[in-house]
Amino acid sequence: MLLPEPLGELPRLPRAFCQRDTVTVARALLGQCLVRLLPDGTQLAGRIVETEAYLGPEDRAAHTYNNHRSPRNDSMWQQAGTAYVYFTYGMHHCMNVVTGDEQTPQAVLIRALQPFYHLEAMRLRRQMKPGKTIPRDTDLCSGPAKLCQALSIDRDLDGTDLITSDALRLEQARSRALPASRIAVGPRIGIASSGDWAHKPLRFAVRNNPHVSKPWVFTDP
DNA sequence: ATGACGATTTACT
DNA sequence: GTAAATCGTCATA
Repeated sequence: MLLPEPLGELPRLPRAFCQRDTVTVARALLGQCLVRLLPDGTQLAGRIVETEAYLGPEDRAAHTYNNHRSPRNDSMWQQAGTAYVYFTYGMHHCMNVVTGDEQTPQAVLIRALQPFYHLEAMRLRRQMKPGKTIPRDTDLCSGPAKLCQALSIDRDLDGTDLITSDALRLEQARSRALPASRIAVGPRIGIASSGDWAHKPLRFAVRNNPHVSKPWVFTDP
């Protein structure tokens, strides 16, 4: 079960956790905690319930396809455990965990969280446009840009070391790793123009979790 | 200098 | 389901 974790008592994830191959990390991140410490001392946290693997130069859907490197995605070449935060569609931020060996630009996109700490603080940040409808709990962090808005994650945090920093960090869930039978697998979202890579089973989520970003398309029966 | 394009979200028909 | 919002980034000139 995905029970809320008490805040401030969890150990950090070790760097070796992120140094494994990207698909392994994408699966293992399910259930782990993402914690954000704001400059004013506010803490926000959620458990990761949905991820996608982006496999670097070979992966047509990845920002690092064909070794494309630019100021925007340079943090993808940092050591495993670094945050890659990018800006897109003129208004949204999305966050990744850099994985694998240094010099291999691969990462895991965090697509959804089950928020468990300071829901109301998150709701405020998700509601800033006047007249906007109040998000339900399951809409607070149910998408890669939604969770960044809820946790105030933007380009300033690009390149943050998620293993050692306080502002944005990964903490280890108390519960044991999810068995494969509890992980749903499917094709990635929003990359329809990426040829064969659009169909590969590189999206992972906690099975039946209501905080997931979009209805599930199973590759597993 | 200019133009096309998003690893999305939201509101509306 | 479809469409608008909205602008940093990058390729081309």
